[in-house]
Amino acid sequence: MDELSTNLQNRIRVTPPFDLEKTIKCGQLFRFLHCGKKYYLPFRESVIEVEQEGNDVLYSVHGKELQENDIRKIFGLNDNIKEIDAYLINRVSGIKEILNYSSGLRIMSLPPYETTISFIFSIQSSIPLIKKRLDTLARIGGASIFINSREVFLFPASNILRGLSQREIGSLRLGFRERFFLDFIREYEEGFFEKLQYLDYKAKRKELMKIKGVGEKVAECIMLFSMGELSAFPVDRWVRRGMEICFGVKGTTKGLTEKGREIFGDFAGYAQEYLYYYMRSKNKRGE
DNA sequence: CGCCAGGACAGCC
DNA sequence: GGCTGTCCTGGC
Repeated sequence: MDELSTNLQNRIRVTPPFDLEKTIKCGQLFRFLHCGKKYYLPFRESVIEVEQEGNDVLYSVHGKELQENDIRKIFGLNDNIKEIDAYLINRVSGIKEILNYSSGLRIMSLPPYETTISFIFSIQSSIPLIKKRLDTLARIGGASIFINSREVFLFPASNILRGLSQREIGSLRLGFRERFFLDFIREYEEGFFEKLQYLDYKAKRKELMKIKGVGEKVAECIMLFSMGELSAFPVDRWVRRGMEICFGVKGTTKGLTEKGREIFGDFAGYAQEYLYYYMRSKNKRGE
């Protein structure tokens, strides 16, 4: 995939800790290309080509222009991570090991419409399968950007999704998730999420859970990864296990979400991602 | 073949 | 409110 390479034009000096690879690969977004040190992220009407060099983020934007602050927002570079980590260490005993292990991970800020569909697709599914469904959808949608003769597909806008045929939707092989997807693209468009952004956590959560296929976990994911709610606390099987093993806390998904928010406070979302990354990495190493 | 993968939901108590 | 069975699909 070397033919994809271009020279990166822009540079952002980042306050450490920051780890681009952890940030991209920790399950917040699914559609990215990775070759060598570089990552290619479809983002709205652009493709961001990015790599990390020490404390610098190097990037170029293909397609629609993005400003430096857009890039900062997307990768969570505006978060005061030292303050967040200090807050968590000071508040929760026993989190330091987890935090050190996951250091550099940032919460991204992604488009909510796409994020909602991504996590509806994620229900009872492995990451490769989620990615495959989303890539198929992007290809069907058709909008793309060529980078050195390679075609990178953008995520389709709501008006495009509404025009899809039943045969095209069937090719996604969504199974029981198909009715959730059909309902969502029929009932919602991007503007819905703009109306939500000024609501508080509780009100946002309530509105999101009215979407069919959006339960406790998916609603928290949408708020955390695309609506700036750093106190959101998605509970999946990894976090469930982590809460029990590391903090001795058990309960239902709803109960664990509430407990996580109590224990970790304003930055429960960061604690959740640190714990998630920690648990998954330990599992991969066979511990 | 069986089992499960980064859940949601209805039906039941 | 909590608990249980069920849901498509792909991969091992």
